[in-house]
Order: sequence, then C-alpha cells, then structure tokens
Amino acid sequence: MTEAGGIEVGDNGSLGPLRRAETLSDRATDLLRERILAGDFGLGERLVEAKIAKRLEISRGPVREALRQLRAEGLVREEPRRGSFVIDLTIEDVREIYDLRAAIEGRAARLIITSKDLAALDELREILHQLERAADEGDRTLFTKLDLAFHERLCLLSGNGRLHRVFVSYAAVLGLIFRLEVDKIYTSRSSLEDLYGDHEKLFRAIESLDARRAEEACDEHLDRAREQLIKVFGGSLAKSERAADARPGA
Amino acid sequence: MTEAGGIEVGDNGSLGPLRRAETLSDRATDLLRERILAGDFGLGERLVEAKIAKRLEISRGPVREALRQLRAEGLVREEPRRGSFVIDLTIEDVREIYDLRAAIEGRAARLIITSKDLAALDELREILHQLERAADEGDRTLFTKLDLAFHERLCLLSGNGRLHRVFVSYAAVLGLIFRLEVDKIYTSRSSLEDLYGDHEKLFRAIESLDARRAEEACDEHLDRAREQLIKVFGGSLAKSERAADARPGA
DNA sequence: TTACTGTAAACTGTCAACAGTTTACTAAAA
DNA sequence: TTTTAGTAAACTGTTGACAGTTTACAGTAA
Repeated sequence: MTEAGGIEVGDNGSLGPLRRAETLSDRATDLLRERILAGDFGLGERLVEAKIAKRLEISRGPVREALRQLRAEGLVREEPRRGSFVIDLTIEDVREIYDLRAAIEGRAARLIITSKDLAALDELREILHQLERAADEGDRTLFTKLDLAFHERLCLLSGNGRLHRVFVSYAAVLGLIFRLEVDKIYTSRSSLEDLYGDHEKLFRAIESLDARRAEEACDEHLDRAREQLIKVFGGSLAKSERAADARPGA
Repeated sequence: MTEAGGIEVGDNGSLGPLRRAETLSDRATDLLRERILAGDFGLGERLVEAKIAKRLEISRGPVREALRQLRAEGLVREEPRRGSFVIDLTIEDVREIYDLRAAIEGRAARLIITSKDLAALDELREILHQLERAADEGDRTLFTKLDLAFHERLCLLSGNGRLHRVFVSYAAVLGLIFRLEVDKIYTSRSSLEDLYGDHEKLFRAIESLDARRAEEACDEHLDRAREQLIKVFGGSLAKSERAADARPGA
C-alpha cells in the first residue's frame, strides 16, 4: 500500500489474493519518503530526477512517478520545467495542517461514536496503553510513532476510507513535523507525560460516546499540540536547512 | 492550476509572474477529467494508455502522468500491471464523500467566522444570488455548477490552502455525482427552489458569525443533500454503465 | 457441453535517447 | 565595481522501443 504513506495496515495471514509485485515506482516512492522523513534531504532541497535515478540504479521514469506521488502527499513541491523540491515548512503550514487535522479527526471520532463500534474503542485503548509505556520509558521517537499511529487508527476505524486517505495524505508531512520536533524537544520543558495525558483525555471523551464532547476534545487536543509545536519552534521551522544543490544519498 | 480539478481561480490581471507553459501531462489531465465528467467514459471503464496516447497524438508518458494525477483526484483507480479504470461510484461512496464534505466544509465555515472576514461573506452572497437566479430560471446544469462553486469558494475563503486542496481533491468526483444527478433528477419531485433555500439557510448561519450554528447548518445541509441523492439514485449509482473495453473519444 | 491447457495478442512497466528550457558561468561594456 | 550579453552545462519534458505480465481465445480432454 504505497499510498498509505508508510503506514502499513494490511494483513495477509490466511489465503487471500497474493500481494502484487511492487513496481519500481512504488519502491522508489517509499524509499524517498523515508529518506525525506529521516532528514537525508533537507527542507527545500532540490530533488534531481537523474541523480536519484542513478543512485537507485533505475531509469528516470519510475523516479518521476515517485516524485509525483510524493507531491500528492504534500511532501514535495514541483515547479514546471524547474524540478522538484522538498517542501519548506513554515509555522503557517503547521497551523493549516492542524486545522485540517481538527476537521478530519474530529469527524472520525464522531463517526466511530455514531457507529457504536466498541471493538474500535478497544483498538484505540491498546495503542493508548503502548503510548503510556513509551511515555514512562521516555522514548520520544517511539512516542511520536505511536502518536501518529493513534490518530491514523482513529481515522481508519471511522470506516470512511476517504477520511482515512486524507489523513494519510498529510501523515507524511506530519511525520516530518514530528521528526523536527523530536530534534528540538529535548531543549524544551514539555514532558511526554503531559502529551500522554492529553491523548488519554481525548480517548475518554470518545469512550463516553458523546459526539460533541469528543469533537471538542479533539479540537482542544490539537490546539494544545499545535501551540506546543509553535512554542518549540519559536516562529521558524526551516532552520535554514535549505540547500541549493541536490545531495541524493546518505 | 491543473491540481484545481477544473476549477480555475487564479487571477493575473496586473503584472505577475507569467503563467508557465502547460505541459502535455497537464493538458492531458484536464482533457481526460473533462471527458470523464462529461460521461464520455463510463463508470468503471478501462483507460488504456496507448489508445489514449494515440488519440491525443502524444506518447504514453504524459498520458501515464495524467492518469496518476486523476488517481490522486479520486476519479481513476489503478491496479498494478492491470491498468487504470474510471471509478465505480456506489451509494457508499456518496455517503463517504458527504461525511468528508461535512468535516471539511464545516471547518471552513468556522474558519471564515473566526477570521471575521466580511469580504468573504460578500463573495459568498454574490454566488448565492447567482444560485437564486439559476433556480428561478430552472437551469439545472448551471445550478449544479454554481452549487459546486459556492462550496469551493467557501473552502477557498477559509484561508486554509490545505483544506481547499482537500475540497478540490474530491471536487471532480462530486462533479461526476452532480452530472449523474442532473441526468436523473428530472424524474424526481425535488425542486431547485428547495435546494436554493437550503443554501440560503447555510449562508444565513455563516453570516450570523456563530461558529457552532454554522457547523450544524453545514451538517444539516449536507445530510439533506445526501439523502436527496440517495433517494434519486435509489440504491444504485452505477446504472450498469460499465464497459469492458476502452472507447477513448467522443 | 464443461473444464482445463496452451498460445497469441494486448497492455503495463521500464529504459535510453533527444529536444527544448532553465540555470550557471564567463566575458565584455558601462 | 556593477550591469549586461552571450555561451555552456544541467535538467526536465517527451518520445519510441523492449521486456515481462496479464488477458482473451482456441483447442483438447473429460
């Protein structure tokens, strides 16, 4: 599931339709996304098709398609006849994404509640427990991963595939934001316990099966998370990580 | 703005950066989207790269990219090594899209309200007036076009580019749904006046600058619109319009 | 007839090369 | 020195061809 933004969900334990061989485009997409999220490509850095193709030892075609896919995911920006670049993230982008999140995830919570899907609640609870453990152990990288998983699952369990697809479409950028946050967060006062508590509060609201309360909790949760981010980054995300030329490997 | 799903918004009256020459991919994307929306390709119909390329007198590369773009817009479905197909719309899809719309457009309304952007209200009012005129004249095609424009503008005026992009990402499919609706709606009792009244109600709620009321109005508006659609299509959208082979022209 | 098998046609995935544009660089002119 | 013009290099957009997979079909056996 290339489109899933790196979040694998599929199960194929018993006998089902065989997973079709991945195309080079798909693998290139996954690899490039990973590299960008890992920070191997800086914000705003140019992505030159030919250089990437050479590095991956494939032709430009699949690389081109991969870049298109990443553009659709919002991780890459394309300028006609000028090429592709890793996006530049600004505080304004963070604001936009968090408003979008509030819309999507608030609705997802509501849909879960109206469907009265108790198994969904159990799944969320399970992730919540893992989140608690990660907070206890102070594992920030794991925490952000589970944080993302919690919200992803929320959207998936809404039963609305398109809602989930929208989440996935910004999940990659969110992952990038989280990575930048982890790099910086050690210097801030914020604790994982606070962040965990926030998630627990959101879950309790969903668990109460009160749609309005859940939506409000979601709004508040994301408002706090956003303000936290803005505080951490103090106005500028793009820590002049900008680079003019391509540097396609690691 | 190829990504804009056929809804042109850009203004370049005074001196601004010159619009870069469109690529073949972009033109192919626009053309194919238009054709699909016009019904020249049936639901579920296969889109064969080579045939389309031949018909447009270009090579397969740009066609391939166009199909990828349309996939991102949700109008086309791709199966690895099997090809691209126009989507099949079911009632379940309509439900999904309308829940997504409620999330996105409700939030857009809220954002406009919290920003207290009165010029935005004026713009919406203007479209509303045009909508009224179309209803009076009984011009259903124009009405659906303006209906789409009203909601698109709502999202644009939210000031959140990503929110707007999500709207655009389902606008093409919505256009397809509206087209199918126009074909069928003559046999139903629903009147354009009712539909107009519904929009006016939504606008009044936004105009009142009460975010909660506006969100609820949006929910209700879309709930009604959805039920209307389901009533019209009576359970099955895909009126066995399905075709096995490609038929790339008109 | 029905189920199975093998073969040809159709189509997608991938590649390598060319054309035209953009960018970077060098040198001349103010 | 700063600006302008000119030139080479780099890069994207596009093309046509090939390889491997999927699909359709004809033929054979039950």
